[in-house]
Amino acid sequence: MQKSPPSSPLDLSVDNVVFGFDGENLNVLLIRQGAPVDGFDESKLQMAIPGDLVGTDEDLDESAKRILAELTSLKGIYLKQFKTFGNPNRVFGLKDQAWLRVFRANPERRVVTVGYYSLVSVEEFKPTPASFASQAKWWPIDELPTLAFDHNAIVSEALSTLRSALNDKHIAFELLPEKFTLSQLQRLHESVLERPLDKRNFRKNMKRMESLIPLGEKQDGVLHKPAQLYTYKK
Amino acid sequence: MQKSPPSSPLDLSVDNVVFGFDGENLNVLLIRQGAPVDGFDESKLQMAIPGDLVGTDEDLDESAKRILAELTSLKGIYLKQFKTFGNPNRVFGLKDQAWLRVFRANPERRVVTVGYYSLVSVEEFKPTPASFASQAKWWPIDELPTLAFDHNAIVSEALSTLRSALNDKHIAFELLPEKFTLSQLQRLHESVLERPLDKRNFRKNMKRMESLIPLGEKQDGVLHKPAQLYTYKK
DNA sequence: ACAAAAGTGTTGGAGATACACCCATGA
DNA sequence: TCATGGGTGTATCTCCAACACTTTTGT
Repeated sequence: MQKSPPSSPLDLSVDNVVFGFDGENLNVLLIRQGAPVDGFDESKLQMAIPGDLVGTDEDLDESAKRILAELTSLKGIYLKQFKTFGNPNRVFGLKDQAWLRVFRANPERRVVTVGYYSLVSVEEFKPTPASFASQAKWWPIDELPTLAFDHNAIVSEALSTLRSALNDKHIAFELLPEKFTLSQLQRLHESVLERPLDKRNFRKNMKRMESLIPLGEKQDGVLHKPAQLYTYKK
Repeated sequence: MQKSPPSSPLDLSVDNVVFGFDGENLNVLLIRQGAPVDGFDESKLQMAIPGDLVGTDEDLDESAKRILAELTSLKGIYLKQFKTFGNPNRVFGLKDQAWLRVFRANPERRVVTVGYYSLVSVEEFKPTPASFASQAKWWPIDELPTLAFDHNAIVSEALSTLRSALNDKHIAFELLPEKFTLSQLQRLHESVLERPLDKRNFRKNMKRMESLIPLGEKQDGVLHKPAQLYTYKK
């Protein structure tokens, strides 16, 4: 073995698939890919999942957290690495050329990206108009537009990962508001798993986990029998 | 958003954790970290898992395959990405300085590595003295020396991944020779899971999977009742 | 009274666990 | 004949799936 040849430069990014549940459907948080800039045709701005280049001395998990916070003002949420995407041409599609040339210092450079997914409750995060996050918006997962780069593929891999994680872990609770009903929890599971679940069996299963805590309170303002509220304490 | 700052150069590598089962214990394939070179104190050569920098236009899976083949002559095996390691200082430990300066074109550069694991049968791969792989050697997983960089951590994460994969997939068969006995298969499961399994229950489970095929043959040359041989056909 | 979702138990089948003895071979 | 691992069956329990009606509230 001799010295490895000087490798050609390569950029590393992270991309975050942020799932949000609104009580009804599973959503993904999308941003406009870079804010409008003079001399750039805005129609060329695609939707994308929030991601950016990893900082010079930044650990990956750190970087994912920072970038998500910068682009969406989301903090302190469950964030998990699930797969690294390294197709040498993943950023070089025709649709992505214009953006790269405007927004990247080295548009010709290969970009490898580390995929993370995260989970929040739509209730607890409404994109705020005044910030960087002004462009962030929830999209129902089955109505996603064509996204920048290979982001559609990244989202669908994240979804499979989430689906299998849901079976043995308790991550679903990250997707709900602090107080929630069992029906909301069930609808969440159904959206993720894409199949209907039996109400009685579902409740049986949930109720025997100790981290699911019934509050004394009930829903109100609903036009039907008010449900018991629960919370989650790990 | 303005142009991202020119990011400082960064190298990308892949590292392969190759698990091998010898009928008794679970092993990991280690290599000497780079062949001896004039003017380099051989005592500075550490053991490492086989990995190297990703090629300029190479996809990650491809790269993992190529590098594994180059360093160990292993081809056509199960190879799966499991996690990317990006601690900014992961290659800058004291113990790794000397090697980096001799073998890497850019020893000061941060290296992010994509971890893969793979599975082979020790029976079917004995490192051959004549090749690049001359330095490759099996080590029992519970007696690993201190490895280069963060390779010990990479191995232990790979092991957890393997352990959970074993439950629902059929990957164990990659670790056995073409013909094997049920006891060997059981010992393999036990080494990976690190707990004893009941013989009758284990056999019941295995026998009802159709890809496990009993051959007409029996072991011989053993000093006990010879066992039925099986093979695996997916 | 009606509409809408909340809430509640039982049964049957499948799969997991626990457990102990006889068998075939080589030395 | 002895030592060594190979090979086999049954009973119990737990987990999962299927399934329909009554209750509480707001209008």
